[in-house]
Amino acid sequence: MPELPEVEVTRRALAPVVEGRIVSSLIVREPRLRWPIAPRLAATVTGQQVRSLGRRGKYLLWELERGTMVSHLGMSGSWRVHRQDAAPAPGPHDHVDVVVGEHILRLTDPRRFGALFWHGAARGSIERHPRLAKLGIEPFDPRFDASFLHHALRGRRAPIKQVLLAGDVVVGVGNIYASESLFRARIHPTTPALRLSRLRCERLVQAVREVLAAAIELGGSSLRDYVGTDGAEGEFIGNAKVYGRAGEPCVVCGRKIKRIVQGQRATYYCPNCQRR
DNA sequence: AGCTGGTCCTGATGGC
DNA sequence: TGCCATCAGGACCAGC
Repeated sequence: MPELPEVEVTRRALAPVVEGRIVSSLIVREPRLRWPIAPRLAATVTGQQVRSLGRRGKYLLWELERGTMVSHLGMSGSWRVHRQDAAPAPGPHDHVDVVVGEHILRLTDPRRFGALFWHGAARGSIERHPRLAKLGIEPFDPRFDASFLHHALRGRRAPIKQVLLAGDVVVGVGNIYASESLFRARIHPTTPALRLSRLRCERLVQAVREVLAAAIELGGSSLRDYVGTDGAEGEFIGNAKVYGRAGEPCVVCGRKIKRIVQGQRATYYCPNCQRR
């Protein structure tokens, strides 16, 4: 599920529920996520006020008084909101509850690739945390432009699709949106990254921004029962131009969309519209 | 059985 | 040659 748009949709939904409220408790039912949840996390965050809810790449940043609680949704995670007096019994994949104000925020993650950890303010900016330190630029940062991208791709011989996915150049572009962005930019996914001209970098920058922005507007991709009972289901997948459409006609030229595998992940593209 | 939205780690590769 | 960034592959899980 979660690429940048899904995390941003989550952030926007959770922010009004948690900002300014006190964490009254944190209940861990299953600490074995990607990394074990530290036993003392609950004691650390309990009693602290949530100053704001931020995002860096696909990481959700819970800015508390004495540091940052960081959550990541991995491949299959989601946060759901329940009123404290109306929360259903937790299911087998409901690993964590954060009780904040009148609500319970419940982290559900069947595949357990998600994460939840603490970064104390005394250790400096969250940006310097090892898990976040090597992240690329935010796609909506005005400094992300053709020159930046062209420069960043120097020395990268890997296919552009895989460089986008790696997240050390620009963050937030996961498997679905990498295919969609390259289609919009009319760039073939196997093109060695360093071979992209400045003009094509310009197109790619714009395409990444447009695709991510559209996905955020549509509530992300296939996020059923996403945030609380009134949470919207994502609509983006129905708007995908190439992702999951192998064999179907290209919406631009009518040629059949192709599916290939790059780094064990599926890539979709139009062999006519997208050139190396 | 084989596919699925992410990321980290290891060991190999190859340019300077 | 040696260093070091980059790259490829496997690993982690459960559900459809």
